[in-house]
Amino acid sequence: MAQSDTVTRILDTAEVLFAERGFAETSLRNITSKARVNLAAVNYHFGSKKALIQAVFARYLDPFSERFHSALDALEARYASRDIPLEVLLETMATTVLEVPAERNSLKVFMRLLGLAYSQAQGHLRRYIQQEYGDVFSRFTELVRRATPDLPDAERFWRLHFMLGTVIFTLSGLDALRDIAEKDYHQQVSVRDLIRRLRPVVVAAMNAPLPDERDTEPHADTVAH
Amino acid sequence: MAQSDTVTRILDTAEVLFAERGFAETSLRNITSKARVNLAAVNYHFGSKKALIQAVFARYLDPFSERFHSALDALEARYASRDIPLEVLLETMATTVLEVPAERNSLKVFMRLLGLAYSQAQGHLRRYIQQEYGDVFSRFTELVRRATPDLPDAERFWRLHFMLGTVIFTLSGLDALRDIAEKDYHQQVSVRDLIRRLRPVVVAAMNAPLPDERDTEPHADTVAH
DNA sequence: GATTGTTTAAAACATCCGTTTTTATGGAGA
DNA sequence: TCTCCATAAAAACGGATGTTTTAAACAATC
Repeated sequence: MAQSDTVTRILDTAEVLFAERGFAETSLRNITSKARVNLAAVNYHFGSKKALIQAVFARYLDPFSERFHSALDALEARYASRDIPLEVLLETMATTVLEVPAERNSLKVFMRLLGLAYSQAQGHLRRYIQQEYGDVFSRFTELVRRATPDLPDAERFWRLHFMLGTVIFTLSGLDALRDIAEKDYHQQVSVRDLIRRLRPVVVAAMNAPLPDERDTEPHADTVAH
Repeated sequence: MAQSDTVTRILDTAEVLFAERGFAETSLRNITSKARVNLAAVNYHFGSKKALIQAVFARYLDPFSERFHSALDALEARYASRDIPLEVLLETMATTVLEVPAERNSLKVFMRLLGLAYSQAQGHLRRYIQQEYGDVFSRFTELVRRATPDLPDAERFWRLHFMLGTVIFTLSGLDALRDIAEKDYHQQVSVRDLIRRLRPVVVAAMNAPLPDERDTEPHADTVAH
């Protein structure tokens, strides 16, 4: 043991604490004391707190990126040069997202981290993810573009992010929502079950009619630009 | 002057800085120096940083809650005992949300604050908001229930939270998304514009067909519960 | 005009932070 | 066995944070 068991313990602890409280609210002392590791170990092994944060993401995103590329390769081969239907693309992404963290039972953590990557300031993180994994995302969105040729580019951009929000919000807050749902409607809710419910909603949202060109409400006051 | 001009200056500055960087990343010294006010003034007038945060929210949510109650009163009067259509309910909520901060040209700030309330840990904030403004939300969801009688309770519960996720994720990550959107499609994106795009998506999502009873994907592996 | 209560100003306080430095440890290679 | 070196542990550093204290300024009341 102990080769660099320390590194793993730090990563395991850090991802949980980050997911629970965010980056700024989680101190290195929180992490190292809970991981029962010396404080200096983080700077020794990772260099800085920023680098730790990036390493936490890399441990999920590296395998995800690899698997997703493979899955898209398989799809493109299967469909030759024909367009891949939107439902198939979404299904493939969902499957890949579910596969990656399954080994460590930490889908919730993974989702929560993804949400933080967007909502927390942390400019360095966005830059890092964009630079390191931007190409997988670009490849996916390009396929989505071909699958929805009638959608204006900007509209597709926003709808994809709307749906990203739906998924991340739901899965990252899963425990809380599950509690409420089971108390109010006493039914068991599995992740599989949620994905089943999500599918028609996401498809309908992506295929929603375009918004009115000039909109504006008559009875609303003027509003900041 | 200066009755308690200081209090107002603190609130005005704090809400902007909170919206830009989040709560933990904004220090009292940031606020007081930018507001050109003494450091101790925050603790003197508000008691603590937590109380300052709550006060910032109260200044938006108090008028929102009041207006939204009035708007729902008006709707219930107009529709007598007939059910209020879903579109009208959503439109009313959107309109009220847009109205409140209009006076101070700070719609973006309000939106970002709402996003932060969910995405940042800050347990005290969620508790405060739930306790202080929970009844308006309950009233709204009850009306939504009557507006969508064909939707099973559980399905409506999940779809409402799906849409909550869409809105909150979009608004709380607004700056990040806006950066990407403007770089890729160089178009200006206003909050008004976003709401216009959101409407058809939310309506379509709520009216999506029910998921298949027995679903299951053949090629997906088993997954953590 | 002295006195009172309220607000601002300046300084100090205790604590926590990320990081660096210093010292100890323990196992692999000569 | 001794040396070396990667790791671990302990301690300290410099700086920033929220809060409190102390003193001054101000306005209103008697």
